[in-house]
Amino acid sequence: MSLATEALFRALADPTRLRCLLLLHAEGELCVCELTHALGESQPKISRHLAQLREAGIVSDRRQGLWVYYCLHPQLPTWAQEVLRVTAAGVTGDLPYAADAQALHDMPNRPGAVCCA
Amino acid sequence: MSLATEALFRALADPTRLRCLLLLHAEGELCVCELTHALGESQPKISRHLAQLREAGIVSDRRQGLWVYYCLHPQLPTWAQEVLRVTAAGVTGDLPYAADAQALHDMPNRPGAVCCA
DNA sequence: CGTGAATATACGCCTGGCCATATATTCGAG
DNA sequence: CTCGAATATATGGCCAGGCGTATATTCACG
Repeated sequence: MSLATEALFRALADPTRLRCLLLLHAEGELCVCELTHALGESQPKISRHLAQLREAGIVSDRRQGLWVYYCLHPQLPTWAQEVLRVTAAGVTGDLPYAADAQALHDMPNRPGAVCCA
Repeated sequence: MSLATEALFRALADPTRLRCLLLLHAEGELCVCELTHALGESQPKISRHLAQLREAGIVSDRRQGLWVYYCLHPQLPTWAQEVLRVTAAGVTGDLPYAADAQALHDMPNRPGAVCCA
């Protein structure tokens, strides 16, 4: 994976994408409906941002029946993983990070996510 | 320093600002003309981006005679410093990071930068 | 003061990127 | 084959933000 430095930061610059990535970093693998519910955003919005992340090589997707599961790209460069780790550890109150995770876990009828293959 | 997570990444999303920050991270303190020369960009362009970084609380400036020196803000949160450190260590070839540093050191008549007070 | 060097700001233009809405695709169930 | 659920894409509008150029500010020096 080469992943341009600038490309990662452009991806992280949008709050919706950043929240998705932090959730994926913490949870491993999530499908679109879970992310939609956790962030409380519209489905097309989430889908569009996930497509951007996919095209940038930051996440990878896996279709399973009706659901599409996303996870951080397995070959994501170490430095990029480090950026996410450090960010997750240091988020201030400006991002609803904790609330997103809470909403995710409170979601009824979650499709059974396992782990990113 | 509170520095919103999103604000930092928006700052890093522009290549000019990212290059400035990486140079400041490596060199400690630099004046506008040094950055202008190192990046090979126009003076107003550098100045405008530095102003944004200053307003975001990411860098701080110090006037000394005719020159204005910039450095990473002394109270920059730890996690933000970590992001810069990790990034500097992991830059791929897409950013002229090494070339910028080279151009800086090759610059004639550099004002004597010391260290960020 | 007046002049020139270093830096900052103002202005107008224009592209990129975000959004909401609507529509297309894909797939399992029956 | 049809239908509905989950997801993806297309379209058009809109605004943030980047750029170059021109101009303003600030300061050392004589």
